[in-house]
Amino acid sequence: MSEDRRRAVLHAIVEGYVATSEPVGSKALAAASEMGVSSATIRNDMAALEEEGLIAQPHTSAGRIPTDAGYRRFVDQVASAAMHEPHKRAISTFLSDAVDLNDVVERSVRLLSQLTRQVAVVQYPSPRESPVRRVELVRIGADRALVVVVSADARVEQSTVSLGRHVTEDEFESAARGLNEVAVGRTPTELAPSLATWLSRGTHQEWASSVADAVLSSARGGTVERVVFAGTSNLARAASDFETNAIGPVLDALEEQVVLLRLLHEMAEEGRDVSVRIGAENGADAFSRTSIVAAGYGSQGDSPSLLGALGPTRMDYPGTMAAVRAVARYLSRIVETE
Amino acid sequence: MSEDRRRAVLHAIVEGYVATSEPVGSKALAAASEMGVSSATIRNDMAALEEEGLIAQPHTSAGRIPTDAGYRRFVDQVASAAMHEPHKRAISTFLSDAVDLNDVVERSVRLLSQLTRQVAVVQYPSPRESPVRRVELVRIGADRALVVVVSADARVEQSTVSLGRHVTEDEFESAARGLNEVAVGRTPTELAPSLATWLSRGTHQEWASSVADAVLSSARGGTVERVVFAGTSNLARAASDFETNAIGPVLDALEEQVVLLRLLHEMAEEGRDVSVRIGAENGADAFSRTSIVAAGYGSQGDSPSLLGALGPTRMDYPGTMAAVRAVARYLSRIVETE
DNA sequence: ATTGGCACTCAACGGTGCAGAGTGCTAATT
DNA sequence: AATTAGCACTCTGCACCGTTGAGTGCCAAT
Repeated sequence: MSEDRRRAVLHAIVEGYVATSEPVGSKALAAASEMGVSSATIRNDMAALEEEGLIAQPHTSAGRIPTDAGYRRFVDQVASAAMHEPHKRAISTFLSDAVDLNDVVERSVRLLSQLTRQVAVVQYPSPRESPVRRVELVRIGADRALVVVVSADARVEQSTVSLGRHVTEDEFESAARGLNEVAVGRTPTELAPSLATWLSRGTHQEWASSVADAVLSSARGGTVERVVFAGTSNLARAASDFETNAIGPVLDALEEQVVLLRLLHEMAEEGRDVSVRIGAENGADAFSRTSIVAAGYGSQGDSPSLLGALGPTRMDYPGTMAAVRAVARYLSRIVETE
Repeated sequence: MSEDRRRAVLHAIVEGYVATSEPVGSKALAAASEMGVSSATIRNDMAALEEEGLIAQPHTSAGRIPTDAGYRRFVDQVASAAMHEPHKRAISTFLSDAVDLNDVVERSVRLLSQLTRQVAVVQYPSPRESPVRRVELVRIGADRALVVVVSADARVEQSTVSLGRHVTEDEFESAARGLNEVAVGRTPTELAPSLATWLSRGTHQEWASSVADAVLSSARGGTVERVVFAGTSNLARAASDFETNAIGPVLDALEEQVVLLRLLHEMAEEGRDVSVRIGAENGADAFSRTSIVAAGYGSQGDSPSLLGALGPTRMDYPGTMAAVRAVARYLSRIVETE
């Protein structure tokens, strides 16, 4: 039965369809590919593959195109390609020129979108457990305050709190001094009990406790999880793949971020080197015709941040996987030595 | 000759085409609109308008559509519509719930994209001349430092500088103390000379001068000008207006930001309440089929920040102008009282 | 200045008829 | 048992074609 040839046929169909975006037929496949069998044999194999649900034909008397399941099988069987050497060098130099965490993320997402010719997404690195370097309190308006926390790993987080009642200048100043004494040099986990004791002793009002909360959550890295993306125009380029202009919902979902974040979290839990979600696999309606290739970066410990590429299911999986892996690897290196 | 009727015909053509996205013909126009003249008369007027270059026909024996110049004439002659009362209330409540400058901008851009059903862009408010509240220096790595400047108007700016050579802990600490003494309480314009004298006296090395530069530019509000945008899916919805999928370049230009920023600057200089750029008027190739409706907000003095809506030239100008003006007005109020 | 009338143009639409690619099936071959 | 050649069949895509109808420009009449 030649299980091997069937696999080769599937791969050829995927590659052909990705390259030309047209259904591939048995005759063309027999001629082009070097597997020394006739088109009739290939037809038989195709019938079997269709039976398995791996390929389908858009209409009778057309060639076959891969189904989501077909892409999945293909991805599971193919190792991600190697990066070209010049590409590797480009990544390394391009990223190491960054001056700033924001800059690193920005550059990464652009780079990835260019390498993959897809929409690239990069999640901001999850902050590490890093001691507080300084706490700054600034009044704004009559009853609000700005809380700025600088961490030793060069992170600056800010938030505003409402004081609730009028606070005198003296109270405010003394709270700022006290907070610095208590917080500086402590990591977020050490910080919680220290703040509690600071609140309990002394004559602090309820406003002090909301300020303390703000300090703690800022030290932890803020509550907001963000992703940035680039290369949305690549979606437009591939718009012909989405039949009736389904690109609108995709753009919406990207802007919303919430669906995307959920997906990235799910993929992070798979814990593989590079994980791939194909079409309907990722559950969200908006992304039901797109695939996502993602990899974790940063602390290879508990909770890595993610980055990835998103495009039509008809994408160059090996190439995209290689690019995603490469960028993730370089980004890890930078984030960790920072 | 009835100049008035010609104007009415132009307006009817613009409104009809915007509503239906189909060329409007003389007969339909004579029937629908209440101007009590026959189609032949309208045909004569149309011929005159075409002579003036205000309308055109996609092909012989089709109705007329407005040219860029036609839209321009229309916009110049029509006052922007009034906002619906419920809309006004929605704007006010939606924006006043914001907790943070970032939040305000974020909310504004979403709101504007929903109101206009176009792509909305909001430029970050240009910082006001506000005294420095605190300067923070943090070392990162062996020879780099993070500079954080907190201004009295609740702005936090950060940047990193490379020190160039190894700096001892003592030198670093003393520089930090010195900088705070010199900078705190001074506005950016006062700051420049103070920093200069600080550098000249004492035994400061060349690294101190790059740190001082960083402090100054941070106090001025950072060098980066940013715009955020939302509602890109509205572009996709209107994709039928762009003949051969010209939405890709538009998305690219939005991400690049630089072209958009240049346009916004130019529009700011016109200094009108609400300014409109139509199609080819805005020079950039990518935007040659789109119009931009923009208004300034914030300090009505020297350099206002801008916000606006971007969409196909075939857009509802009065409605868009009304929405842009309304959001700009509310946003001004919030930014100024902050 | 306006209008009715008329000839003309041209996109859009539906029908019709190939050409070609691709398939499934069966019978022959190895 | 697997492979292949051959054949009938089914579609889509394309070109061609006449018809329809909306819309125009122009001219003479009001």
